[in-house]
Amino acid sequence: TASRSNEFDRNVPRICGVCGDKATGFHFNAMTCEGCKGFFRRSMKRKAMFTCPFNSDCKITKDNRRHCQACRLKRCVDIGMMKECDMKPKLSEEQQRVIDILLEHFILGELQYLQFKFIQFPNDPPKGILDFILLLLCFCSPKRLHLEVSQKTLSVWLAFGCRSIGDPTGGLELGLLEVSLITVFPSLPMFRDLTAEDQIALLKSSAIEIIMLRSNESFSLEDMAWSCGGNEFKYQIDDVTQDRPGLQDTSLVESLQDRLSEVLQTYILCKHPPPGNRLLYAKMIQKLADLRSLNEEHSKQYRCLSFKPEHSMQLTPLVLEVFGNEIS
Amino acid sequence: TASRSNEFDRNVPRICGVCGDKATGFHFNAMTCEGCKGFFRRSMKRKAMFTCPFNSDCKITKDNRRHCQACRLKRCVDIGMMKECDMKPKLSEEQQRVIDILLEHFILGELQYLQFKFIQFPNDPPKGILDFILLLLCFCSPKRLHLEVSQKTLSVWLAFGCRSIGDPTGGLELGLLEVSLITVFPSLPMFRDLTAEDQIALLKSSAIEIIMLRSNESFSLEDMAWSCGGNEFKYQIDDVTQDRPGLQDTSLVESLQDRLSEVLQTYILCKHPPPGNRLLYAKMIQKLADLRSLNEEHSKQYRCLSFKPEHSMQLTPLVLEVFGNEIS
DNA sequence: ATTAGTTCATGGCGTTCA
DNA sequence: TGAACGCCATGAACTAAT
Ligand SMILES: [Zn+2]
Ligand SMILES: [Zn+2]
Ligand SMILES: [Zn+2]
Ligand SMILES: [Zn+2]
Repeated sequence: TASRSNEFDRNVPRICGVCGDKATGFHFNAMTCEGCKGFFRRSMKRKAMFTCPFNSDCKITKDNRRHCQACRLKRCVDIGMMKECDMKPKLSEEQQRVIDILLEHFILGELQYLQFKFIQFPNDPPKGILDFILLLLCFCSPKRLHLEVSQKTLSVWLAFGCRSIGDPTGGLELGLLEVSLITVFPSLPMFRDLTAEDQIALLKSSAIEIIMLRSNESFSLEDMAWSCGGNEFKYQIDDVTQDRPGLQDTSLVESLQDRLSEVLQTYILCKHPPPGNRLLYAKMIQKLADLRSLNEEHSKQYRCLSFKPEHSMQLTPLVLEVFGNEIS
Repeated sequence: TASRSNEFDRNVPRICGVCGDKATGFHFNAMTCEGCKGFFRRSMKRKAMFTCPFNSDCKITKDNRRHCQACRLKRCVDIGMMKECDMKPKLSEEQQRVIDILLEHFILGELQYLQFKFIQFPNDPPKGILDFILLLLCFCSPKRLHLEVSQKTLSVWLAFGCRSIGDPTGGLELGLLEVSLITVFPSLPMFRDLTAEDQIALLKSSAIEIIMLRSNESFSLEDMAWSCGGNEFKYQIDDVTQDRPGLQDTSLVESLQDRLSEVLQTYILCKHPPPGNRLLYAKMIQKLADLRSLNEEHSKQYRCLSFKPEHSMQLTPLVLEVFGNEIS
């Protein structure tokens, strides 16, 4: 298929990164020749410590590579050769079970409404699985995080988010979204550890985040704008961290989030070739934080809207249900 | 499903036929381990010629397989490993359609009465398909072939064949057989190319061969005798080749037989692992020839019977219809 | 699901050189 | 002569094609 993993990284010419000799492929994470491959393997095996007989700055070539082991090994390490590093990540039994369940939901099309549309992660094998795990992380945070996010980005997102809430079509889709949520979430093993009350509290207080994600459907990262354009709103960022309303066992929810985080992390390590897989996780967490700070803003924005009768009338039952506490 | 193809052959234990290590499946036509698979592939790719450092009779095991490449490769060839030999046979579109139609009839049970019972071909995946294609070949020959067949075999077959014709129970089954014939044959694409007259002529002149096949139902090849025992008849073999009565477009029937022959040949190559698949076809053709020479003898035999009133009374309508020309 | 082909860590062994 | 070197066979674990 087209999605050769890590195409870019692996298309380097077949020249040894250490000595310039003809390389025979990737060895210990770098394109090297047979000689440097064997040299690195033996050096690692016997934990060799070499000393340069010159100035520790020898330029290693095919012809002189045997003359200075110290600089040759240094060069090996410099170009990223490593033995048993990042150690064959493997999903634990529970983690694999979570992934399996997600894949099942994915095949059944039940994640269709639970995906980020404006965040495109590269190399996400079954399209949308990573997105959904991130969404899960989003849901499973007992606290609302805060991180810097540009005024402009924030305001544009909010503008579109509000528009979407009042939109009858958007309202219809929320129904399907809710069904998906209620189908998928309780099927996850770690979710069952929560009390029924906390499960509901999480679902209720998270729905607003999904609404926001959905509202970003046609968002274009390039120009930081939506295709439908939009009147912009301005909002202040406040950095108050606030517990989710109604949540009782906060620490349990926290451990739940940890476990999901580990699933995501390990899944990325398993399915996405290094380097850049660690970076991918960091990027995703960054997005998550952005979204969360957005969450608070959105609540405020909504509260404003609810004061105006002509807007309230357009709200769907789900929106009213989710925002019931805040509206009253 | 239950009908695992090639059940017999493929149910061999998952032990490498070369070295005895755990096998991972069929590789290059033999059950082998990953090691022997790779070894064979590499040896073929570079057309390697090895020399045994011992006596060319090393017993290859999981532990010593690396020590003698010559004997390891010899063992590979001995158990039937081969690369690119007989070149990925593939059924043509029409051929595949014929097979599909046959399988359909097979599933509907319509081939039940159109199978050889006394010829057991090994590794016939959906039991009886090969038999039936052979039967088709038998039908589609415009000429009667002749080949040596042992006097004893011939006489025993004939003896039972005659007994069956006079048997009322046999008569009942002939009715079903006829129905099957009329159902299955016209469904084959190449059969439709014939004129209606020739189709009927073929069916009529071939029914006698089916009767003979059916008459051999309980024949045992081992002791060349039928389980019900029997009085033996003696007949001369004459080597006259004779056109089928009433047939007009002989060359078209011939080409039809050719196409069926190709279906059978290709099907065997596709579904039966070498070695022995080429042999299998030859064996089947041999059987076909035997049966055909038998056909003539049977006609004579029948003519004899028809002269005796006490036998004629037991004949079924189908038999009378088929033999109408010969009786009158 | 099966299997042919690919990749690369591993280890054996002949060669090199101090 | 023995440690290091580097070529090469090997086979486990992939990917891809069917
Ligand atoms: Zn090199
Ligand atoms: Zn140096
Ligand atoms: Zn083996
Ligand atoms: Zn040997």
